Amino acid sequence: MSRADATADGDEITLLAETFRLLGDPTRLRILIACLGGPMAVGAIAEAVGASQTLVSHHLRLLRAARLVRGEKQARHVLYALTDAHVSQMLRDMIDHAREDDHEPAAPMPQPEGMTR
Amino acid sequence: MSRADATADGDEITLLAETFRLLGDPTRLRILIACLGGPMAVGAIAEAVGASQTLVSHHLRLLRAARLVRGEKQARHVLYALTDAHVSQMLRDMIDHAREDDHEPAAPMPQPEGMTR
DNA sequence: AAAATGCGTGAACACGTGTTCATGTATCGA
DNA sequence: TCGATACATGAACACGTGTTCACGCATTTT
Repeated sequence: MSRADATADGDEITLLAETFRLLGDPTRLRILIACLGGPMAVGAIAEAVGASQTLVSHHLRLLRAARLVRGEKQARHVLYALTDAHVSQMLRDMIDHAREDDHEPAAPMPQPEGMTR
Repeated sequence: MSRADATADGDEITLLAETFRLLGDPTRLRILIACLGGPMAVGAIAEAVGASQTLVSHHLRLLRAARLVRGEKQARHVLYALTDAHVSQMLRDMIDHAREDDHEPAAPMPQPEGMTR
């Protein structure tokens, strides 16, 4: 029925873009990648990504709102983890993708003309 | 050796974030999704996504620089298409992901306490 | 040649947004 | 109780960035 017809409507695109936008910040990306190793406390994340704890807290709020991470209070700490396997899976995929992309496919196609700028 | 250890270094993260950032703009996302159906001319894309041709051209330049799309000059038109199957595959995945995410998992886990804000 | 079409480029502006500073609120230890 | 730790929050600022406007360059058509 409504199977992926490749044409997402307005609301879907907005939602998608918002998710991508959050992933588009280096600090947030580092935070998420740090969480790939398992639940972490805010302070630990801050130290791991080399950012102030305040900053990490701010970003975590956004990531929480987008359901990319989930925080669980444990004793004095709040442990954050990726919401589901979907997120972590996609992160790993993109990391791999970026890595092979880094190998420069040896420009298999010389831009038409005057396109390379 | 350098197997995906989940911890991407600085440069990789910067590259990744940059890619995500480009995907994080609704207009660019629409452009890419429009290209999912096959190569399209700039004017056609502009009409499809409801944006000025100038704007689309600007975005296409960025998407080209990130190797997300590729332009091929054909007669008077320049046909743009997604660079490789990797990109299109990931786009489709994310669209699907966003769709099921939209179904609201019925809050399977009541936030610890005072986290929901 | 002249006009029209298709596309790219540069400058300029308005706005969003990432970051920091300062402060507030629980929770744990002495 | 007092202090310290761990985290969240609000205000304010600086900067990047998406968009538009105006223009330039090829190519095609008449």
